[in-house]
Amino acid sequence: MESAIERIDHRPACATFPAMTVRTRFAPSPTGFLHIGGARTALYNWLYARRHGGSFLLRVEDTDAERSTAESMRVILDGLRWLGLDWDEGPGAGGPHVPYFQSERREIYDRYLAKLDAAGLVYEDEGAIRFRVPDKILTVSDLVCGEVSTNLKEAGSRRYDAELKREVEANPDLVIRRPNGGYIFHFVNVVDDLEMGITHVIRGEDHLSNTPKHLALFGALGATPPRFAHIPLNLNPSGTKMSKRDQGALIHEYQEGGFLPSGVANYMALLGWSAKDDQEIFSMAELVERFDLSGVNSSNSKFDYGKCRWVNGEHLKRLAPAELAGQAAPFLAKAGIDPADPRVPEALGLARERVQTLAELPGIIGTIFADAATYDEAAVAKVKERADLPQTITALETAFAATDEWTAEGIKAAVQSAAEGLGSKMGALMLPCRVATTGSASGADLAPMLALLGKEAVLRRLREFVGQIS
RNA sequence: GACCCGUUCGUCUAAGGGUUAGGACACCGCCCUUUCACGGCGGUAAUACGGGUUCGAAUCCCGUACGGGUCGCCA
Repeated sequence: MESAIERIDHRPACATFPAMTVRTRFAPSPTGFLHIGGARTALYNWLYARRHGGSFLLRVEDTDAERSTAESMRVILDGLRWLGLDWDEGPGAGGPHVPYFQSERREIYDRYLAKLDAAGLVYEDEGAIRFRVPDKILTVSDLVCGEVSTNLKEAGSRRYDAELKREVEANPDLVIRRPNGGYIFHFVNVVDDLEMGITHVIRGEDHLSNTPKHLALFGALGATPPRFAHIPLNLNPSGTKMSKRDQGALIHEYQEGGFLPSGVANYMALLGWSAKDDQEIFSMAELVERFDLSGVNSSNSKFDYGKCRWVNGEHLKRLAPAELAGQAAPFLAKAGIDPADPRVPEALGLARERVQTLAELPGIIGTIFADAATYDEAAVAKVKERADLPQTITALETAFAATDEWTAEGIKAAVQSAAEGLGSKMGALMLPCRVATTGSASGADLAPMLALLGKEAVLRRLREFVGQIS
């Protein structure tokens, strides 16, 4: 029998490093919103750490004072918390490597720069500090992409000038500190990963080409670099980079749009990772259990909002009733429905199977809590085509008025008897009844809806409807 | 432009030399339902192209095309 262990793989199994405690990090730059790409990177890092019993840290890369804002920081942290991606070290959590804001870690960078200086590896250039890149081939052993080799001295000696549209001579040595003293991403990123003992750097594939620079810096500092895993990018449906404008690009919009954190995380996990079997719906706990870098594929994916909604709908169906009520409350309140109304639990039970987001819930059950029905023009026009509409409504009204047991069963029986009186079938009465009482041609199971609506309200609406059509 | 990475149904993906190339979303049809849905069943639909290697290639190699990324005193 073939054993998986015998397979040759450049991706090490976790058992290869029994003694190593995994430490991953998410290092956002607070210059905008929490983007789906960043959130997915955070998710993969979080899952990998949780899967392997390690630590997940949050480090804020705010070295660009011009662009970093407190508001952006708040939005990003809120987004991560909403998704349930808790961090063991970082803002609000503290940790052995405080501060976790790069803007507050100057002394540390100064110290590392001094090391490079002592080794003669940096020099000043018009006020900036440059790091001498080595003239040798550097090879990244990427956990997803395999081996990638580059010689920075060669590759960096030419630069593409976008305006001239051709290559020009360039200094291959990396600027690591600005003339104003501010440090540059590549340097602080490496220093902090080293200082904070990061073992696995999981990041977007857009950083693959930067990695040799980081390898050079780790080498110059005499350090062993972490393992790298570059994950494929998520593109928009047109196949280009996702922008804030694209539907589904910003995490806070999911929250506002009635998505569940677990649903969004599930869909993000699926874009670029597969459990290798047919399972597609995973709880957070299952993701932690199943996620691994070996299941990450290497090609970019296009974001499919429709499938994201479907995944969310599946999570909605699996929610316990009490939990659904809790999650739905803000969306009900926003639509003017009191979440504490005793009819809410049953109403949610009628609506839950037919929505994909919490935000769609009021649209299905709102009529139960409204003073009057809001009539949909197309629906009314559809039933008005029937010549016997007035008689039908009258028959329904009479049958309902005579019903003492105002339950779904009693209501069905009343419709049945009205149908018999008219010499037609119950099915033929359902649509007029639905439109007259709820205003819409579609919606949840009608009889239980009417039971919740109440006898008086139903009779009133039937009378109002007669006024509408005459 | 140079360098790097990639390419299986429209989309997300499975298949690690031998499968009628599997699943999911979307779409279409049928069934169920005296309403609306859910659900169930079925269907359309893919290995970018060209060369190798091999008895045999989606799978390994080379080339081409296409897509993405990088080439900042942004991260």
